[in-house]
Amino acid sequence: MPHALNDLVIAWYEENARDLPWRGPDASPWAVMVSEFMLQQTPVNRVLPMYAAWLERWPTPTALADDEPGEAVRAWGRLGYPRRALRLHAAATAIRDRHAGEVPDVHDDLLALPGVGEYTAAAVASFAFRQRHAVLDTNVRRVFARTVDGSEYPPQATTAAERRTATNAMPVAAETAATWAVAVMELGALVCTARTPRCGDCPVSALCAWRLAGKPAYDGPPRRGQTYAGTDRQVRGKLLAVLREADGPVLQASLDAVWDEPIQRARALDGLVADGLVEPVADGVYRLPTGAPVST
DNA sequence: GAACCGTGGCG
DNA sequence: TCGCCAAGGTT
Repeated sequence: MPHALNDLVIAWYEENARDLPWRGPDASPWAVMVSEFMLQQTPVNRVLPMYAAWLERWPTPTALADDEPGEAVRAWGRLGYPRRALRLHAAATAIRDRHAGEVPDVHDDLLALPGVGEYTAAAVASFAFRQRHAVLDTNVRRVFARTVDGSEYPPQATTAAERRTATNAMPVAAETAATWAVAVMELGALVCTARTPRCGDCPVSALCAWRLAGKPAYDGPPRRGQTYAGTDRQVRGKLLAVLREADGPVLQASLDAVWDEPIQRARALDGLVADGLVEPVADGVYRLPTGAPVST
């Protein structure tokens, strides 16, 4: 969006921002990082209770790192993509061992942590440490696609052109840039939404390229569908749910009960073991990972 | 770069 | 109803 509109977006944010627990000066960098992991591909409303429980139980990276990775997987509950729990535990371990237990404030150090990619590194650096970074999540990318490019949706993968657009529009002062970043994201989440944008409530609609072009429909390649029923992902989810809800090790029979087809069931279980989400204890006995070397 | 990785709510 | 979508990352 044009630079001149940054003030409008920030003013809109001050007036309309949701009161989320990971925002504001009382949220530690660790709290911000936990929220960012949980929010990857997961709606805010489902994250809120898990976020509170996690921070109460593990208020610091070291607290989490000193616990078993399986406990992180268990406490992840039904947030989805449980590898995120494992990676958050691994990130906490790296922070404990390499950064003296403090979430690093250097972008490249953040990027080096497990489960932290381009978006999350920029988000933590910006939100927690008030630095100047282009924070390109799906909301921000959609806002720029519409206001600047005149397209309904951004490309599938983040492009250099998008990074250029965001960087060019970004306020120069770090503190302002940090507020602007979360403001644009919030605008995308609340007003410039994917399905039914509320252009009547948008502070920049007057100069939005997409609206001015008559809101042309998306005409790019089919957007990635996510079939689920009958896939390995569904089986993995069912298997892991059994492990999560059990107090200790689980017998093969309990796992076999969740899916009829034995080949796919075995493949899914093997995948979970390969991913480190499940640990074989003995023949036909499994449990959530302890973090200790597997005895053979 | 495409495919894969969970789960649930909403239009 | 059911396809689309949600603050992505890794291989």
